[in-house]
Amino acid sequence: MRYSSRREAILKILRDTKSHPNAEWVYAKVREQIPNVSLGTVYRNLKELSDAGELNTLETECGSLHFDADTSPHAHFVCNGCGAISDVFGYSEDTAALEKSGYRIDGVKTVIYGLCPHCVKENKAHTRLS
Amino acid sequence: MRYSSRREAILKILRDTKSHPNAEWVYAKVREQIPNVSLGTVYRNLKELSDAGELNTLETECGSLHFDADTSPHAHFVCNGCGAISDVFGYSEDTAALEKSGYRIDGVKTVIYGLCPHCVKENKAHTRLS
DNA sequence: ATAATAATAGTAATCATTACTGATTATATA
DNA sequence: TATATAATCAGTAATGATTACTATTATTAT
Repeated sequence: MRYSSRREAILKILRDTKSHPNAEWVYAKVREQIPNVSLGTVYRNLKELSDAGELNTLETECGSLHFDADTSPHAHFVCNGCGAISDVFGYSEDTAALEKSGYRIDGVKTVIYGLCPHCVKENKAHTRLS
Repeated sequence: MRYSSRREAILKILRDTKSHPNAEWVYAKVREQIPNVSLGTVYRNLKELSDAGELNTLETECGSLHFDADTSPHAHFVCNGCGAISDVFGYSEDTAALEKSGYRIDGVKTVIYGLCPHCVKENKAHTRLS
């Protein structure tokens, strides 16, 4: 992967925010610096950076994919009132601490990704299916 | 919400499977019983049943929304090899047990939904944002 | 039975995302 | 430093999942 001013700008924008934005938001931000950048370029680079492990993707009930440059293990809280997404470190399935801090919890969704025993045996590649 | 043969068929199909299917799969299944059912009807009823708490939705990296009639608290495992989605009960962020069972774990994503302290104070409704 | 209205089939529209294409740009090497 | 080559790009078209619309049909309270 060689240098690209667009990719560098996109990665910097994501490293400079904790708001877990989607592609459209990133696109608007990049356009402040590079007005003629195309939306497709933003999508392509977000995907490449995710594949390279520089970004994590965040699938929520909000319709669009969100991105996070903090790849350390942590969970996320999505506010159904204002839409904000925030980080949750520590044992995130224990929601008691959040509730004590004034949050109201409606539900927790955990998805684990990997290979099942059968596919491990067959030495299957980790192809991301659609 | 009044009786509807389509809604009943959809709910039964989802209660009879543990495969966590998406709308397209449910549509194919319903058509075996009700050949002229429309895809829009399937989508509408899946949403209504989810809103009513009869179904849980499952947002994965797979592109389409998946549905689960088991609304008891549990996590999900998505196999990147064969695409299968399976249930994980117990403390799901502890992946050691899964690895001992022959699974290979690539990552865990946890999303908590609710209201942030600010929106709790403002007594905001739990509007699902897009 | 009938009125009110929720639900439906069929289709069009929307939204997020991806694919394509000819031009541009980074970079290895002569 | 000029040049080759292949990655990247802007712009646009296409895709795929989902939702909206509308005239018709079906449920259910009275």
